[in-house]
Amino acid sequence: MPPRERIVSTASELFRERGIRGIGVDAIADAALTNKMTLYRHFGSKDELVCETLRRASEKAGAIWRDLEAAYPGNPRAQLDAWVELRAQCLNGEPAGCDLANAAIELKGEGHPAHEMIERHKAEQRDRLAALCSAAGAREPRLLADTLTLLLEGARVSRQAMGAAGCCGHFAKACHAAIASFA
Amino acid sequence: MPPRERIVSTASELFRERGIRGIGVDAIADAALTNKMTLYRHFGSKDELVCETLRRASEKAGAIWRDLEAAYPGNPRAQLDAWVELRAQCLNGEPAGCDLANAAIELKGEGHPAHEMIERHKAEQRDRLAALCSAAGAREPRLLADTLTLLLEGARVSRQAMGAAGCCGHFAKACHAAIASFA
DNA sequence: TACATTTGTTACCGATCGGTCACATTGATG
DNA sequence: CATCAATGTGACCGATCGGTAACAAATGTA
Repeated sequence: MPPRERIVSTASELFRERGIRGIGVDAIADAALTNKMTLYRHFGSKDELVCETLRRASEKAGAIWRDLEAAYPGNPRAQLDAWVELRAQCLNGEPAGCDLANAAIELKGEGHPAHEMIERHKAEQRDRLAALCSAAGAREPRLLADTLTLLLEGARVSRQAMGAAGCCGHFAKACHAAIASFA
Repeated sequence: MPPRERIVSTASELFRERGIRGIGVDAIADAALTNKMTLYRHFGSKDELVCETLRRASEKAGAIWRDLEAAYPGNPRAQLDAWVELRAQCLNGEPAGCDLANAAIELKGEGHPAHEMIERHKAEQRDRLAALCSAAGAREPRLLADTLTLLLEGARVSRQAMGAAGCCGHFAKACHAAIASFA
């Protein structure tokens, strides 16, 4: 694994565990079994490294739509239910929530270059979910998509603020109830 | 206004605007029209100051329940609707979201003393809302309360990640739909 | 007026931050 | 073997971080 890959994947982990502002470039380079100089030769600044980690997180999150289509081809209704289950699984497996949303909160008020990417990513996820709701025949697809988005986003932040025993445990039930009421 | 009050209110604003880790004690004391020495005489550390600002934020958030009871005494159903409207108003007026939840995200992984208070505050809000849903005669009050909590938490974080034009604009509609389906 | 408490001022501390320098070392390719 | 690009090393930079010491000024109160 080349140093560049090690740096960005290590940085992703550390940002997730300690926060972007909670970890320094020295510690990142150290944990990536390399040094600060090599880090700065690949990424001109810490901000660039942050953007790269978020870009990868966004890409990985985008894979869910391909997986859903592959699992239930041409069956948007089943894909919508699978979306809920898949997101509920992620909630348990990734207690740190959404890296993009967390970054938006952590980097507020400094015009960080990541903000544009975060906004674009969130808008894309929103649109994709709305398209899926529409294809699934929901009465008000955009309202249902936004409802599900709010539930997901709320579950991710609630897990960080209240722990696994918090209200995020009702995420899947709340989603299914919302989907049912919009059928 | 005594220096202590100025410090804590100024710190609240600055933490909200730039993030807890994004502002230093020097800048806080400066903006509060005092100095660092006075700040440290009232608060032994920055962490203590952070805890105090969050304690006040939690107190202020607790006032909503008294307001709701005062506005619609003995009418929990009306209080529930008013809760939605009041929270929707806050969404527009406070684009920085929930200080407590933001702090939980920003201070992750360092065992910060604020974490306990955050968890307690969130659990209390959740329980109060559940009690209101129960009094309003909802079929599954805890599930409805958690649904509304997820919607609110999601709307607050979405506003920071996607802006006012994001899916937080559907918060009130989503809440009313949820309440109706649990009637 | 005399006293005690609270503030303000200034300089300072060690640590860490993001970022850069010159130079040594490695590794692959011709 | 020679070359050249990529990596490693360690010292270093100015700035800022949270936090403190010593002393002066203000404030209220008896």
